[in-house]
Amino acid sequence: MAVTIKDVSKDAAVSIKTVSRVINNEANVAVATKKKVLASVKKLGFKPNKNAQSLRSKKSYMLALLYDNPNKSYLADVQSGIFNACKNTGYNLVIQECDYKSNKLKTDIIKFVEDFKIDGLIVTPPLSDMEDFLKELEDHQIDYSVIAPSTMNPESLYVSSNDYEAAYTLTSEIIKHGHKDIGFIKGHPKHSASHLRFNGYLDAIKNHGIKRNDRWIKQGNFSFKSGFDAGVEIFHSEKIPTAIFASNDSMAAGIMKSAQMKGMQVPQDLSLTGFDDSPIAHQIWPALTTVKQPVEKMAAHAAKILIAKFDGLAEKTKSKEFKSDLIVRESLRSL
Amino acid sequence: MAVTIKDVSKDAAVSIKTVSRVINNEANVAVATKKKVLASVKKLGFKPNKNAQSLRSKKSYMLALLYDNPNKSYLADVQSGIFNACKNTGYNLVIQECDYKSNKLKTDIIKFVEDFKIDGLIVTPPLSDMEDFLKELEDHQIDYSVIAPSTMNPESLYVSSNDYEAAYTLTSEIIKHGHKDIGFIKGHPKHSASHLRFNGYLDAIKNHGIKRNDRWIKQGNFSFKSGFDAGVEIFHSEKIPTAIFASNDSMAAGIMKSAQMKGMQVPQDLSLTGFDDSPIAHQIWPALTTVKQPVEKMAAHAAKILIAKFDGLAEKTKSKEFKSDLIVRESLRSL
DNA sequence: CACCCCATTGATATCGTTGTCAAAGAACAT
DNA sequence: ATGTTCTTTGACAACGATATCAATGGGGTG
Repeated sequence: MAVTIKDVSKDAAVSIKTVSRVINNEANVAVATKKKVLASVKKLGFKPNKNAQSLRSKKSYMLALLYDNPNKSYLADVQSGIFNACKNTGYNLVIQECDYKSNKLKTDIIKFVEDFKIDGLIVTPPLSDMEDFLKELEDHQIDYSVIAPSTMNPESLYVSSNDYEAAYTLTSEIIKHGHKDIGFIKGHPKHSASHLRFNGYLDAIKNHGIKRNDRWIKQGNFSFKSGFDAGVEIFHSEKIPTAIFASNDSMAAGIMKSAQMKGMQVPQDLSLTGFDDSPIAHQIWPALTTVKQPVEKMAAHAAKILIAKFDGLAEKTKSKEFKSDLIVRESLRSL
Repeated sequence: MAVTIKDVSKDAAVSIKTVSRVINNEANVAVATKKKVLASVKKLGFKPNKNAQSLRSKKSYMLALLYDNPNKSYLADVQSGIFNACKNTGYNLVIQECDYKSNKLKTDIIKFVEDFKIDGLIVTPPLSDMEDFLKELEDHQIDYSVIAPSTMNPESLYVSSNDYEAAYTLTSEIIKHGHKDIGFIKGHPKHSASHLRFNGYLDAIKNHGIKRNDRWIKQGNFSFKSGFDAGVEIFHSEKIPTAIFASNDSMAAGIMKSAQMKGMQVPQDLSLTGFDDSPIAHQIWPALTTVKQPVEKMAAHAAKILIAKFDGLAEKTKSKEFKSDLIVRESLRSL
């Protein structure tokens, strides 16, 4: 039989309520009492029964990760980060796949949160880009923190990345390599990252005096196939860019395939860059020059600020922006 | 305020115990009563409070997925399968990353199960290949089901794949394409899948009268780099095989890179096959001929048989072997 | 008709915590 | 010395289910 709060109270010669106060870090417990109780807790190896706690306090100690993203490696990294942040906090994670297109999304999620008494949500793109969805959560007083490229609401809990800046930097890097004819494959239009990356690209070429050529700018959706199709289109035209910036690695791989099928060599005949540093980026040849976001750290932070809100912890755990790194590999060459 | 069992009992004009009987499908409830109660349950939208149930019944309604596998897409598929199986069963999943090399593994996991009162474990390779680990679980009366290539213990709950057969088939396919000089890259030695795939290969070439050439057989560990290194070694030798069977897709991609760096074209100069049909298999060019296991279905089944054991459900939900499919793509050509 | 048995049902205790509220005592002001 | 306030503590109810065990009543048997 497991040790209960009663055993501790007996051992420490105090009431169970006092033990409860100690383990919940409540105020107004004499230092000596607290010490005594903690000693007993340790001695007996007491662990509060989560179900009893939840039942009584109406808290579940459960966070839920909301996602609708086919990128498995992204999902795995996010999870991993959250798990690390939850470790030793008493919080646990459940994962909930969503369909951002569903018109039942809002009601489904609210039902989910209520049914499972989820304490808080961690919301990832593209759900984190849907303002009305977030609004709905707030209306229902559901706590959440978002992982998103941009910060729409500085009041809310968020972890953001610097997609615009990173795209600007990467584009500048391409230009530094002597390229002037630079194509761009846009990401999924529902992801704010897509627009930020595109804007970073646009501003970079503009500031370097390069004119935008819309025949080399194609709409993709982050999938391998959309990259492949975009590549086919571009390589079909008369004049071909010397470099292409794909908004993620999968699309870059797709373009690489379409280029190679046309008999072009990367990077000799075409320079290529991706974004995200997903596993494929270094598993194809030539390996992709790309941008790496600290996804795992970001996710961990998203969990931390949420937990901090619940437990009223450290003031310093605040929303924040993370910086991405440029990863230079073989797919970009100097002209 | 949420609907409780009390509300239902009032509405149906029965005792709470009777409601409890109905929602737990206990025997000895009159049909009319059952109907009445179910009507009230539906009408009020009653959902049993999991914490109360767990507290009283000492069950957590939690399964845990144990894994130690860097393959993110495998993990994602396994998870997805389990989630589907859990849907509407009242069970939930928590995920626990492990370190199969740790000597604290056993005690850590047992502590984890006891702390969180996990009802059952789903164990994936390579943990599912560690007999002493499984033995320990049994000694502690911890329920589990394993996802494993081979079945070591037909008594336990398991979901297996036909790795030997699939490797045999794939090798035969390579031979049918006219290849006689066929290299092989072994997988991680701690995974039983590695040995099964290797044996399938060995038996296939043997039965087709092909002699084993150990200079073309290299040890890998399922990583991209190990494939790359093996490729470098093989291509360094004087005589080069016309085809290489890599024990998974990542290693095949590594070999492809090493081949391309040597100026060889796949499949013109070298045929190549992988295993697993992970995303990379179709995102590189040429796309890999490989073997696809129904990972998601397997994982779902593993969860189902575990849940069936707890809830004493359908007799037909039994341990079983799943078949893999050969996926023919561009990386294998006829000589 | 008396008896027993078995299927069905309910009253109440219980799981292990936290919430409520009141009591006891210390500290301070008057 | 007395009243007031604040800190510290504990007794007991409550959360929402399941477990125990006894009560009820219909059906079969001798």
